[in-house]
Formats: sequence, structure tokens, C-alpha cells
Amino acid sequence: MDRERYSPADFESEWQRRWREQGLFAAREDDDRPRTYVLEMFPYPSGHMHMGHVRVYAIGDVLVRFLRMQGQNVLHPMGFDAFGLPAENAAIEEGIHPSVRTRENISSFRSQMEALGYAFDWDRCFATCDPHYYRWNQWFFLRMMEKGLAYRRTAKLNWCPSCATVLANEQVEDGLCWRCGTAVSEREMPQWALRITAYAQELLDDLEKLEAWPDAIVTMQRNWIGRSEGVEVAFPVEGDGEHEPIQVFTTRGDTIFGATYLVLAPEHPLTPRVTTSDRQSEVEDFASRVAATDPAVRTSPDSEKQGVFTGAYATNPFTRERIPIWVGNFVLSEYGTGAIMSVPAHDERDFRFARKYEIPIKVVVQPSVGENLSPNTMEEAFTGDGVLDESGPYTGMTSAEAREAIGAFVEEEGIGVRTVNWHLRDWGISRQRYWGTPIPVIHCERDGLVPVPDEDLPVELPQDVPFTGTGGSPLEQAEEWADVECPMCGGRARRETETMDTFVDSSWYYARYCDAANEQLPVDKEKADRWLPVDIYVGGPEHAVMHLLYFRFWHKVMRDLGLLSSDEPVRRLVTQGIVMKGGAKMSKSLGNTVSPAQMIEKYGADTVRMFILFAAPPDKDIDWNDEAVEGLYRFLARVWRLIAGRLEEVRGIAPAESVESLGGDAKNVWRTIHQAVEAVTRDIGERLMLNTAIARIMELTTALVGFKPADDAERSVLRLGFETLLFLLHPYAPHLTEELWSEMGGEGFLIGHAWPRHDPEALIADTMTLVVQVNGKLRGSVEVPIDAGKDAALEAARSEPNVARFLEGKSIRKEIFVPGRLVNFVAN
RNA sequence: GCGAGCGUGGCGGAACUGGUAGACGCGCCAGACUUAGAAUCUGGUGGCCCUAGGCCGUGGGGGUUCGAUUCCCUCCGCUCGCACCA
Repeated sequence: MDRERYSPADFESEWQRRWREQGLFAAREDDDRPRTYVLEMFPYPSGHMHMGHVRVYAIGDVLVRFLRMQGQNVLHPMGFDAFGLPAENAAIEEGIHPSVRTRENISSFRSQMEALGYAFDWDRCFATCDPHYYRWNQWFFLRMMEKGLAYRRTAKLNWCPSCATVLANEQVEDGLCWRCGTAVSEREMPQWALRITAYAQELLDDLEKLEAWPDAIVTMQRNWIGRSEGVEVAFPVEGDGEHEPIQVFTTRGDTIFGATYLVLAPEHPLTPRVTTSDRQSEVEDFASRVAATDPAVRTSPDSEKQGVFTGAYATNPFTRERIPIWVGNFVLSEYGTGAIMSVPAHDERDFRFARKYEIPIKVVVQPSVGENLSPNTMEEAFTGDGVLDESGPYTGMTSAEAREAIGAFVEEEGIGVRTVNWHLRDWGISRQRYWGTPIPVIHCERDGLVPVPDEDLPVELPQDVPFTGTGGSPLEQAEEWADVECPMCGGRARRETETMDTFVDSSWYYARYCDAANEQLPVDKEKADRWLPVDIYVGGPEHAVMHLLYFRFWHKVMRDLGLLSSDEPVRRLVTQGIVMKGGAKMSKSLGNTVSPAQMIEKYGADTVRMFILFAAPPDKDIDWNDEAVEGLYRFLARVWRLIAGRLEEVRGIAPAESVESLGGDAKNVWRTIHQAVEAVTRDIGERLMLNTAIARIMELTTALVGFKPADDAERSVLRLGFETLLFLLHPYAPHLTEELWSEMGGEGFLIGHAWPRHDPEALIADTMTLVVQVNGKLRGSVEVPIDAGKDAALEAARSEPNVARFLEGKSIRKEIFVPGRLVNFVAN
């Protein structure tokens, strides 16, 4: 082998083989070292890895190797999120069965991951399409059915015509399908849902516990859960008592005296019933026009507010005034009660609506005492809190006081209740597709919906089904599979042909890794509590309100089923930025992708890992830059030449343990070594600044390159430098460092060696440089002994020629001395 | 519209609790080695001024401070998230 040249292809795969054969990265169950669970979001196994994958796993890998060297017993598993549409679509287009395609993809994906040298515990690997895994999805579903957390409902659903399946609210982005970008339409259909709203309050409250999550993610979840407190009030409909009252929800009970009309959603059940006969055709026309509107357009705040008068009137229970009932296109039947009271003086939208249709406006909240807003002169609504006016007994109260008092009054009088509304809706999990977990339910004409008994799990997907892309789910056409006996009555019955949303799969996989082979339960409690919660979870921020909400919910369900004890799945969340090229996200359609496999072939895995970690801190986006990649390759080649080229100098020399007798260069190098250890340890372990840690390692390298030891004592410092460099660099460039370590005669694998510790004494220099300022402007610097006190430092500073020049003729008003940093003279 | 985050050299990015702005890398310039190139090594590299040295400089403006990229106010720009939520 050519020892002069850095040639990663010569040894990278060899080290990967040795690591694999030694089972080096398996977490130990019987081990009392402190435990850490590091996890990156598992991938959907498409045929090819992309740079986003390289990055997320590289971030995790540095942490894992670092923690292992720090003496932790680390769990770092990997698996595959293998159910989902692409494999099924490929089956329709190419006729390859999803299970075959998926198996191939997993195997090629896995070998690409291995080529990057990641320290995964492959013993615990599983794919979610494996019946050994998804049977537990079914088991969970049955437990949730028993607890009323899984239920069947008929609802208007988001329907993606391209994927031919329904989507949860979280999965619709700007009215488009999150996966394929097709416009989503609405469909009324029966479906299975999980009652995530039963945990809404806890999901909200426990956000407080997620101290080590990015604020942005916590905020997004809080907004998505969207708790709003208010009051539901009944407004009696005028007439002969044949109508039930209209329930409205409001968060602004304090403005109720200003409610001058009501608006119903067109779909509200009372809409046709309250409408007077002379208005009937107008209201019906309006309702059907609204129903025909594209839902994305309808729910856009920019679309015009329109309404029609129903001809009917209600009574404001507080003012006793007769107020008209309208129907409006902007009132949503799904939120609150599907009806609102309108307070035009204090709501922007109501204000515009009232002006447009000439409905009276009544001011009942003044910004402060003594102010006098008037409907005649107002140009916009006053939407803030203030002081009540024209509000009977509540006049003079603040908005907050009035909300409290009015809420209490409404409950006393029995005309309403204080309630809480949530933006979060139950999670619809039915998918009309094949490649997912079958929902374990049987439809029996006699017994209705019958859960599949536990002992019959898993309900496996049938292999032999037609993939035509038409006519609904392939399972619909799997007659033999769908045709079963009812477990209750033994009569003919039919399986549920819907499958579960694939977000179910990713909602608990992290727990399964703790006990991946368990055939009795999803996870054994003792093992779950041994490793959970996950200490560090790395993944993309695009999952802020989907995966990261679902799996928090699932964790609490698992806790309540007695499977584990913790309240939250993850302690620290690290979100990683995207990898771009030329300022745009890498994508096939833009043709700006960079293939990891080609990069590895050209530069080796270590260079690719180094570049992607050096370009920016983990949470920032990075732009791929071929020239910068070359730079990292040059750096590694420099390390190679430094150590491989100077082996003779350190052969048989032990690393220096102290530097008592040394001076000059050797002592400076000694200090640089310890400084590097200190900085790299802090950057990786505390600050997660994986990029600046590399910068410190580069500085150490430069110092060692320039160090020419004169005798054995100095050579022992060089030896220490080489070893330290390899230890610090190992998490980033595991192959290169193993190779050089073994060339140096080092024993064992580097991951088994203790991470270096710095000697605080070594960081202290004999002298320090003080910056000298005059009136805050830099005028010079002086070198003083490390133990120089204030007086000595000031004296030295004053006598610095340039400083003296600026002080001349001035009197010093103040002297500031920051030890180790600077001196500042304030003078005039 | 609401919420969150971010604006630093030609570029990616550093600067821990306010204390030398620009670490480290890319690029560029000069030099060494070489017949030449590649590779490598050394030095330089925010702008302006003729230099010792000085002035300006972290999106704009203002404030607090001996001292501000860092803290406060305000404006501008970009990114992300949510959005007729009553």
C-alpha cells in the first residue's frame, strides 16, 4: 500500500467489516455504565440515500462515538419506515410487488449507510412492514378501541385524488397533499379515528417539560393544539317556541352586549329550519354555492365574506334585543358550534360584514375609561381588551373581569357553559390503500364492528392482490382474504379493508428498539424504562406538527397501558437544516442532486461526513459546495501525511504526561493540545457546534505539522499530539483515524478508548496579552505576566508607546481592568 | 394578518456569561519547490487614507454602557410555521 498518499478506498470498507464482525456498536443490556439513547428519525427506504440522510445520521454518529468514548453505554438503533405510497405506486406502474420492491430498497439503502461507517446497532433493526412489527400496531388499535380511543365516525375528510386516500388535517399543506402536492378535496365518508383530543390538555401542558426542544417546534405544537377558552351561550330564536336555541361559542364573552346579529354556517342543521319561507330559495342557493367552492379557497382569509339574511331573528339574552340571523360563508361548521355571535364593533371581520350589509354596530368596550368610540366615526373595529360600556351591570369592568362575571352568570342562568375549544382534531387514520397495517376489525351484519381477537393477530396483508390503480384499495378485491367468519357469531363477515396511516408506524418505533424481538408485548416495561426517554432525537423540523405530535400522544397511551413510565418520548430534540445545492433544495426535478455514493467513491466516506458537518451547525441549512468538499479532503490528507509520514519519530515513544522540564515550542504544543481537547469536548458535548469542533481540530493539526521535536522528551509531546488528534477526530472521520491508530501501533478500536481529558493547568500560559483601549478604542496591546495584578497591568498599559501618545495631555477619569482581557482608560 | 427565527468579508461561517469583530474553511494574491504542471509548503487577504499609524465597518436609525455583533426601542429585508378558529 502506498503509505505516502491518503487513499481512503484502501481501508474504509475494511474497517467497516471489522466493526461489523466485532459487533462493536451493539448496546449492552447487562451493563451498568450510564446509558444514553441516541436516535435519528428512521428513513423511508427509497432506492437511494440522499444528502439529507447523510447529514442526519452523521450528526447522530458523531454524538454516539463521542458518548461511547466518554464511557456511556449507548443505544443507537436503526430501522426502516417501510410502509407507504411510493412502493404501492411503483407496483401499479411497474408490476413489482411492494414487499419485493421494499425488501430490495432496504437492502440497498442499508449498504449505502454502511458505506458511511455509521455506528448503528443493526441487531435491533426492523422494518415497519414486517408482520412482527405491525401486529403491535394492531394490538395497540384494539387496546385503543377498548378504551374508546379508537372509534369509527363519519366525517368530512380531506381527500387526495392522486393518492386516492384521506389525509389528516396536519397532512394538508396550503390545501395541497403533503406528499404529492395535489389539491385536496372534501369527501364525506366513514372512517377510523384516534381520540388524540382526549390528550390535548396533557399534550399542551407537557410542552413545558420539553426544555431541550427548539422553541420554534414547541411554539408550533402549542399553536397547533390551539386551546381557546370561552363560553357557549344559547340565543333563543324568535317565534312560537318551535325552534331550539342557537348555540354560539365565543372567546369574547365581555362583548356580548355588542352582539347585533348571529351568523350560521351554511351547513348548520338549523339553517334550513329557521329560514323564513320568503327567504328559502335565496338561502338554499347561497348554501349550495358555498358548498361548491373549492375548500382551499373557502378557508382562505382573503376570500370575500358573504352572507344572506334568513329572515329570522334571535334574542340577545343580555340586551333582550331582537337581532337578525344570517348565514355566512366564513363560518365553519367544524369549529366551535358552527354558529357565531357577531360583535362588529370589536371584531374586524364582523365589522366589515356589518358595514357591507348595513347591520347596526354597537360599541360596548372602550379602550380606556373616558374614551368614547362611536360606531358612526369608527373606521375599524377595536379588538383589544378595555373597559366595558353600555353593558348593564358589567359597565365599568375590565374585559377580563367581565369575561369572568358573564361566564359565571351564563352558567347560573343555565343558558350556557364555559368551555374550551381546540384546534387539534381527532386523528383520522383510515387509508384506502394496500401497503399499510390492516385495521384489525371485522364487519358482521349481525354483530356490527367486531375487533379481531388478540390471538388472531397479526392480520397479515395478503400477497396476491391486483395492483390496478383503480377501483379503490387492492384489499377490496382480495375476496378470499376479506371473506371471514365473524369471531362472535361465526357467520359470514368481511374484514375491514382499510389500512392505517403510516404515521402510526413511526409513533412508537423508538420504543420497539428497546425490545425489538419481544413476541409477547410491544415492549417489556423494564427494558422500556431502562432506555426511555430517548436522550437525543435528531431529525427534520418538517415533522413539527405531525410525527412529533403523534408520537408524544402515543407515548402517553403506552404509559397509560402500563408499557412504560415516562411522560414524554424525547428529552432533547435536534432539528437539522436541509442540504441544498445552488441555493435550492436538492431535488430530482431541479436536477441539482449530489449523489452520496459518487462522493464516497471520489473522496471517501470520511470526507463526505466532514464536509456536511463542517459547513454549518446542525440546525442550519447548508449549500453543497464541491470546492469546499475538496478542502476537507485536503485536510484529511494533511492529517494522513502528518502521522503516516512521521511514524518513525514517535515509534516506541510514550505520550507525554507532563511538561515540567520542557520549554519553548514543546510547551506551546502541549498547551495547544490541551486547549483543543477542552474546546472540542465542549463543542460536541455541550454546545452541539459540530462545525467549530472541526475548526479546533484543524488548528491542532497545524500546530503539530509545524512542531519539530529535538529529543525524546519533546517527541513524547508529539506522540501525545498524534494520539489526541486521532481521538478528537475519530467521531468525524472514523476510518482514517482507525487506520492511522493501527499504523501507530495503537491497540483495539478507537471507540473503546477513553476520550481525552484536558489538564486545566496546561491551559495557563506564563504571560497574557492585554488589549489596551483609550476611551473604548483599541490603541495597543501589552504582554504581562499571567499573575499580574491590576496595578502592574495598568502600569504596563500606560507605558505602551501608542497608548501613551493618546493619553498625553489628558487626565484619566476612570481605569477599567478586565483580568486576562483588557485595560480601558477613560480620559479627557 | 398572527407567531417564531435570522440579517457579520467575494463565499460558508466564528465570536462562551457585553471585553482585540471576522476563528476555521473555500476563493483570491504573492513566494518556495518543479523543465513545466499537478500536489505540497510559507506568507498575505473587511473597506478607505501616502506610511508609523489613523478613520470607517456586524441590515438602517436611535438608546443604555468606560465598552454593544451581543442588551433595549424602532424601521427595513429574508426564511419558516399557522391562518375566515369566532
